[in-house]
Amino acid sequence: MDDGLVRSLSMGLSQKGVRDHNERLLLSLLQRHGSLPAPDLARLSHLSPPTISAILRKLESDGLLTRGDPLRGKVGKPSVPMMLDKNGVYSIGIKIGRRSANFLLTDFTGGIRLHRQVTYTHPLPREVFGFVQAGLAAAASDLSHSELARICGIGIAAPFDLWNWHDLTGPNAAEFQSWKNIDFTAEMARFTDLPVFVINDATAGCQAEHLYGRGKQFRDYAYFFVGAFVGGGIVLNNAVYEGRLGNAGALGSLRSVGPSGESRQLVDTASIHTLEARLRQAGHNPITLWNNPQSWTDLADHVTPWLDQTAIELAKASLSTCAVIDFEAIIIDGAFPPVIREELVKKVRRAIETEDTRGLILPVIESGSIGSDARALGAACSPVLSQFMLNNN
Amino acid sequence: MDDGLVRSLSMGLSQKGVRDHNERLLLSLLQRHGSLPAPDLARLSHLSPPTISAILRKLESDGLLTRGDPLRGKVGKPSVPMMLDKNGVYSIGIKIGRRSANFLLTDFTGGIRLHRQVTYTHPLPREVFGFVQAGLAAAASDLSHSELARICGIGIAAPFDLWNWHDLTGPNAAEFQSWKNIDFTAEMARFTDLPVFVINDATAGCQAEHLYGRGKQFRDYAYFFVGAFVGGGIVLNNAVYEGRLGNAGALGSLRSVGPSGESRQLVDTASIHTLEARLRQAGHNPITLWNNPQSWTDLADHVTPWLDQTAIELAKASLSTCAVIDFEAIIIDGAFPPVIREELVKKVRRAIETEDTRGLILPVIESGSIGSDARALGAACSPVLSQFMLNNN
DNA sequence: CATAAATTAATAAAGTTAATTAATAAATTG
DNA sequence: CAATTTATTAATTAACTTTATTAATTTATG
Repeated sequence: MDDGLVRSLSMGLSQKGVRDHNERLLLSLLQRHGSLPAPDLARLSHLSPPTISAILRKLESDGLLTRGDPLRGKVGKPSVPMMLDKNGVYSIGIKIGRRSANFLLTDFTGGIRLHRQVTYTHPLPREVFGFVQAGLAAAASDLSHSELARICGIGIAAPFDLWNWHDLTGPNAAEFQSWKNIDFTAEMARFTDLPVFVINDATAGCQAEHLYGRGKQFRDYAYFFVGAFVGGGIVLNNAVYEGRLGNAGALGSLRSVGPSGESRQLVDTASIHTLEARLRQAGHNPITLWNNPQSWTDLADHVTPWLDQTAIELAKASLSTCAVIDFEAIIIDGAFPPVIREELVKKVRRAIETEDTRGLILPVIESGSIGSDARALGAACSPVLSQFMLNNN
Repeated sequence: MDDGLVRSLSMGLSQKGVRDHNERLLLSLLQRHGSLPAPDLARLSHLSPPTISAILRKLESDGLLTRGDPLRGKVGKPSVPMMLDKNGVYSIGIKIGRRSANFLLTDFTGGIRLHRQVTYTHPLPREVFGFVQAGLAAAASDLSHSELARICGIGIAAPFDLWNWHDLTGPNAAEFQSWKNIDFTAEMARFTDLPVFVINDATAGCQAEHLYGRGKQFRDYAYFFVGAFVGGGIVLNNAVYEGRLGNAGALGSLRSVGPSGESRQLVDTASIHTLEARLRQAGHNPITLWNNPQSWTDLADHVTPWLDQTAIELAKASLSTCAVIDFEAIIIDGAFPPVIREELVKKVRRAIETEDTRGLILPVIESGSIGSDARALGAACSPVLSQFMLNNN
């Protein structure tokens, strides 16, 4: 591809830019549709068959595409479906969370080739970067030399204020606070030359859902990820919108109302940490939530009321987002078992019917399909998107 | 320009599309900066001087641009600033509101060439379209034949649910309700061949502020227009974002909390109609608000508490929007005198400091600069944008 | 004060890229 | 075998870039 300069619409176009655009367009269409023959690509892109033919040949020779088996049964010459070459591009996705960090090596179709995880009570910079470095070493020994060269970058998903919202005291408190002054990109540059992309964790989850999950179905939607702290992402015009400073979809900061009418934020009323608090109060150890999916059903007595509250808050929050953007859908995912997710979605659907919806176009409420891995997987998308795909924003 | 097909990024590009894009880019840059010499255009667009030269000559011969006086005083050959030709394109903007309708004929630089208004207690389709038709006749007699041919379309700004929120009873109630089934575009086609664009009224206001007011300064912002009912608009990437169904920025539907803790919407707590209610209760005739700007200061006893309440609600609403999109700014305008607007903005700035802003990047609060005319003026922008400008969404 | 030098702007000519259209070949089905 | 669809090649066209030239100034110098 090219130097990536001609990406914004507020720039002049020339031939080189045109070809780059069209290559990205075809790759994006194939990413989205999975597999398409040339004539379909021509129709979808409004480009002529010879142009498609030429671009496909080029991308194939670059190792980005493979041709499938000719499709017979229809009249005429059989068409050859083209698809992304799984091994055409690799990417690394890292999630740094409040309870665990993940390291992913993904292929061009979003398949996970390597997965490493570490859990902790709180993340400390030295440990986390050590974990990352070990992951890179593992990836290096896992791939051949030529495969290694196809790693296109590293995406890092993290909350924007990792150092906030943590009642940490004691010897590690100071080191924990040092996150505040850490520049991820600079830190990574100390042991890798790969380009590094930093993205909000929930926005990364949204990106994964958008490329590999239910998100494809919708043009515009808001995505809630219920983790230790709830967060969100935004999709506009079939593309994740990160915002000017990457803080779009900070849905955890949506206003909420506390039990006695005081002003709160969604993060206080619809996060897993509030369930943790409920459990601690009842004498249970909340860590089982993160280690044992079964525990969610075992603890139904505590989980159900938490789900009820969370659903009401998410319903209100969903409508708030729809007043800003007329979203077609709301997608809800989280760091909980799929059964819990489905239950939550059902409760949100019910809760939304009791709200005042004058002047709004109601969104459909859908569940996400990826779960906890979404954030690291989405992080791995950033380098791929920036180098090979069209990003409509 | 061309058929307008190649507008979306999700379409293939070819040469014709490139030239169209670059022409629109230069027109947009000139719209935004007012007047620029060719070398500046080359720098901003990253196109080469010869390309700029060729495009400028073409646009000038089309009557869309004029060259200003050569700029001397610097070393070297003096540069010739280029600017939009005021008389290159005309457009018609119509606002249909709950208290009045406006008809505007604008030139290419947003100047108002003709302005007609009608006021009413409630809009009825027959009367409104009669008013529009009379406006078109007036425009036709005001312009020469060649000028007439330069009218590029009609924009209509209206609330999306004109028929809602109106406690109308009596003989006209049925006719008023008929708005619900009226298709503006079809209705207009009965007496004009010009292309018709329908846009939400507050979003239109936002568009006007964006092109001709303070909006230029910001990349992303939310715009509140406090009219009989409060509404809003959204700007992303330097372009008004109308949304999939044109209902983005439905800020009047943001959740608000009533005096006794019950759930309300912003439209109930921060609109001029709530001030009207206050005045009626105090025995005043609220119609003076719409006819006499002076009345706002005369009625300060009622206006001030309303401003206080409205400011608190707008502050909360502003933060809600910033949780969805990390807006750089909030712009506030309305159908009130400039003094009132400035006072409101100050109060909002103060109110925002008392809110919980964890996880948010605080926007600056600015006042709009156009006032009541914003909606009709913004409506007139739609045809112009669609035919001559770049629209980054 | 006149002239030369330097700078900036605008345009022209030539060359390059990547699209389109038209023509042709290839592979199937019915 | 005829019709149809797919894929490719060849020729043409559009629109850009680069390089070079001319024009209009301001600044410096004798």
